[in-house]
Amino acid sequence: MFDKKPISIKDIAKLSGYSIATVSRVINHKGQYSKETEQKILNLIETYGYVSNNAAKSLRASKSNTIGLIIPDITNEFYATIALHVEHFFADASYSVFVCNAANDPQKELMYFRTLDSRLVDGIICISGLQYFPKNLTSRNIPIVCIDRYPDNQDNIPFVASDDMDGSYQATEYLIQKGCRKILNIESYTASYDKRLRTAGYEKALLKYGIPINKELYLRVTGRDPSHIEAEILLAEYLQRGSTCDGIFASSDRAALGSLYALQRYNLKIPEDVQIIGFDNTLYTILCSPTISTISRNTVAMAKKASQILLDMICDKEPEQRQTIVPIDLILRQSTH
Amino acid sequence: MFDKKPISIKDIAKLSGYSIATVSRVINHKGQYSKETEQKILNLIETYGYVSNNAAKSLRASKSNTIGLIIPDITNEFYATIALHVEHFFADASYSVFVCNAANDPQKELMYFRTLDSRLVDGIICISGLQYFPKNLTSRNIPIVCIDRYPDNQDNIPFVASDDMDGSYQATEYLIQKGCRKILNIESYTASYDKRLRTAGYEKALLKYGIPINKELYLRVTGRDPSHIEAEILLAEYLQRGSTCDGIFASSDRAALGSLYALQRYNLKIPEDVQIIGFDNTLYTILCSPTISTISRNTVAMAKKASQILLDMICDKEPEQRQTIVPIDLILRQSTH
DNA sequence: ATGAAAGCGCTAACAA
DNA sequence: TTGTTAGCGCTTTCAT
Repeated sequence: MFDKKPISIKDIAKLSGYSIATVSRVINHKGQYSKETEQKILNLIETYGYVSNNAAKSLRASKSNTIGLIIPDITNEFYATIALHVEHFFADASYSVFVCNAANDPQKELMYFRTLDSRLVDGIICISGLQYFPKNLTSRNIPIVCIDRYPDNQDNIPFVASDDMDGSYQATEYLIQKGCRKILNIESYTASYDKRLRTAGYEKALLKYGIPINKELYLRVTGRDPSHIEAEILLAEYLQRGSTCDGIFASSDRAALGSLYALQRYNLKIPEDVQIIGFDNTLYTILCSPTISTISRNTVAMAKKASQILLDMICDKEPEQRQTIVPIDLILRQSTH
Repeated sequence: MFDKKPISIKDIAKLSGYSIATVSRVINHKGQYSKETEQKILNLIETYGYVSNNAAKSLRASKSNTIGLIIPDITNEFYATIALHVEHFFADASYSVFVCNAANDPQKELMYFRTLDSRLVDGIICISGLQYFPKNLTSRNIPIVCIDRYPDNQDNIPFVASDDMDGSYQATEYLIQKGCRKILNIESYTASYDKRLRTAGYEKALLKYGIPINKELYLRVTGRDPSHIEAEILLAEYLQRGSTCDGIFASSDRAALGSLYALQRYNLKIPEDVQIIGFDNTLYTILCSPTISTISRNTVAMAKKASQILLDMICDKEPEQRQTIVPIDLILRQSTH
């Protein structure tokens, strides 16, 4: 039913009366043929709807014009945005992208590396959940670029990340400048990855402005429940026991959102009583009311940069730098002055 | 730098002393060899990290074990969920998936069909933005399955969709049963696709319960602005001129969210004064406060069903049915009684 | 139980 | 300007 065999270069050659080689030249714009020949062949290609067979091409060239993208979860807005822009970038360069959802499962991720390897991908971009990259991750020496996370046992794989430390620093500094002195730090310690740098930036800002670090202001979201729920509960408990604050830095937008609800429950005005800044610039910071100030990680820039580095490596250009830290942006909305 | 040539079946043959044919048999578990031979060869494969070359395999078999997925926008939660489950399904069946973002651009989408064609994909799943499929969409007769949208000039391509008509019917019926008599219908008429069925279900429910259809209760979101903003403005204007309502059916969650904000601005209590039901069961219906009742389209079921149909077609089994309508679920949350 | 060889569609080196 | 041919890695048919 579906076995209509596609027309091949040989067929076009036969139909045109020219040889396979000439047809190939025309297809690939290699010159060495007359205008007339070109026209004839192109017409045939058009009318018969000839499409070249990439498997044969790949086999011949040992190059598939294909790359692999390994991400933890495509339904997460951050990763989806990465995927979108990696795909766009490579589509423009005539590459197709295999998208692989590792689902935070190291076994699955290793399996995907093998699959991509056997599919002769020319390169791999990964947001890896692997703590270590095994010695023979791929049988060929496939170029790899890491985004956001980095295995402990590698130091020559290019790495692109956002400046999270600076992000949390800027967020905290902004709160201080707007008068906050008792700033909650809502940390995210999810199973897959911790965000130590974000707490570090928070502390750096306090230090800079001479505000003592107070461990009672640290609330920790563990990832056991959806983080907006956990954050809401944690903050509600905090407020319940009579503790106060005038600013909140949350290292995820969902935690920021949860704290917003807790504040509203206790009739605290935002930003009059408490100002909030989140992290990631996800959709819900603009969908809620009031809208939430946040740190944008410049996902697009990260995706493009990683793609460019990978493409350079594929073309055998040494990447300029091993580490690329993409600057962040502080996005001001209604939850801050 | 990256040109380490991978070890081939020929190398394994040479190393083992056996012929290429025997090695191939072992690799593919075809039998016809002794336990001893098998062990020797498997050991070599293990130690040298041999991975088979899929381009050669594809060329030989005229089959790539690859499928293409064409979607409008991977950052949209609905499409991302489809992508996730299509990918999972096919990974289990040893297929890899090319994900293509058509970005609601018909030209781009056509280009992707060509690309997938030349990559010898064994099948394509698409949420197409094309009004018509051109005659020679693919040069081979590649199996195609459509999800959610369907071209006007086709009737033999299997199609999987959710029962949107029933969804809006159930939503409206529920509101009526909970006492609503003046139910707003917030329609979505975005550029890419209209949602006529959703209005049809709304009207069907009114009819069933003998409530006259009142065109003044129709608010139309055009897609010019983000739909939650547009909905908020539309409803605010509506309330401003003194009009009232006791229920809202919005054919998108974002529109539901926008109307929620408008109601809150006018100090209307939800669900006491006005009840709301949205459509799509997106993340923000549980992130907002109060949480919003909505229609779940069973995205996972749609993705799996479409994948199964495609796999059947690839394996030359006729799909049982041309049209699959996946039932929806009414999800009750705080915005309704 | 094992091997030799053809051929999938394509490109490029060499020939004319 | 055009053609002939080898060979990319693999599976499979036909011998042995």
